[in-house]
Amino acid sequence: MQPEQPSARTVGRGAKVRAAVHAAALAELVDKGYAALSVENVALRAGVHKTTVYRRWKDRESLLTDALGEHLAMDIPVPDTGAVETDLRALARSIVQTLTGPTGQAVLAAMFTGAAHLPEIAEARRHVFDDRLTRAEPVVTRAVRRGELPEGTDPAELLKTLAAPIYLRLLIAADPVDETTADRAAHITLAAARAGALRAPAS
Amino acid sequence: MQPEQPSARTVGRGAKVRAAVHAAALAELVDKGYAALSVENVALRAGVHKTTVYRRWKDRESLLTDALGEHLAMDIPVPDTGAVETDLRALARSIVQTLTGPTGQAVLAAMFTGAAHLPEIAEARRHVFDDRLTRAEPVVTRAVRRGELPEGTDPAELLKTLAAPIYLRLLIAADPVDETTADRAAHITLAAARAGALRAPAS
DNA sequence: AATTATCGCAACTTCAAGTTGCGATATCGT
DNA sequence: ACGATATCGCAACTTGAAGTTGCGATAATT
Repeated sequence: MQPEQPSARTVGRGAKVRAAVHAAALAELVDKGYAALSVENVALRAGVHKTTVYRRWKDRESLLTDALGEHLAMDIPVPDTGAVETDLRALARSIVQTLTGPTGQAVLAAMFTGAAHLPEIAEARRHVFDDRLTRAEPVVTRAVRRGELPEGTDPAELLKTLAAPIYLRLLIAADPVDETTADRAAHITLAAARAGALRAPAS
Repeated sequence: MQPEQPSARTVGRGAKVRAAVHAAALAELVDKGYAALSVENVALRAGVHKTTVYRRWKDRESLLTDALGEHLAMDIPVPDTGAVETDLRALARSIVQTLTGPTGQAVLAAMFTGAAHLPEIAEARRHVFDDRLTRAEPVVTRAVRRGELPEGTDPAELLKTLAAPIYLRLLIAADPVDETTADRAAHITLAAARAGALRAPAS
């Protein structure tokens, strides 16, 4: 009985359970959706008992936000190939990659199957989107500096134009989304930008 | 010629109740979302008792699909002003109008807060989208015929490019959406189309 | 191998979802 | 206007999933 034991003996198997439940929660989210997401099913899929989940997380909301938070840190590399065309293509392709990957699927499911009503999720959506936008802006400003795009081209506007068709196909049109989609988006965006249609939105 | 009496005499007050419940269901859907949509709350909002709703609809799913089906017949007028520019602007504006109006809000909420897992809803989404697309195609083909757009411009591709930024702002970026958004979308689409970036998608 | 935190299990509680029988009421035909 | 009848309101009931608790079993650290 030492007055200061740094902590109890290190926990042990907790980490494995935590990871398994996280994975199960995201998986359930993807194929059942938020509305039909029950703690019991998550536990079942994780090969864990219901009570274990309830002891570790207050409810399904905190479980979900926790699980998503762990995976929302997906960094997107900002390309710098020296030419807008290849930069935009790379950017579009990496958007497609992340959105169609397992993590992206989970995130989309969370945001578009009801969890959007949780303030944490709604805020996270805007934050992640804005963050990527601002981090990708150098691609545009560099292109303008190189003279490849007209002066005054608005980075945010351009990047939204690039991302929009991908999201549309994924969420609404239910079209297949692959590299071709990405390349077409890049091509369209580039054409619009060169024509000066993506200059600052002011009036 | 009625071989058999269609039914007992015409129902009576059923119609009013039906309409009230439909409206209440859509309203609840918009501010609570699908996940939190309970039959009891809908009944309460409709000024009707729970049992009345249950007697008329099997469960909340059939109630929702029924309510939405009634309002999904919103026809969009296809403009024909004689010039692509004004046509596209009108089209984009009417998309914004319908999506930001009360019915559009309900439809979006249904499709993006969990009801998407109901096969009827998912199919309806694709169907409605495709239907509008095909009905708006003449706008593009006429423009090509007039020589305003390059030969081989793909109508579907162009219209998706037009709609995409509006949906993106509405669903993901959470930006304000108004006529300005519509006009910018039309402008961008036109620029891309004139540059030949929207020709047939074949490789 | 001993210790201790965590997990599995089953029984329990709680609460919303959905059901039923009956009396009240509004609509339609005459 | 008045009676016939289908629908609605109401309250009590049934059902089932969500979440809880105590105890024995298990796995990891020293």
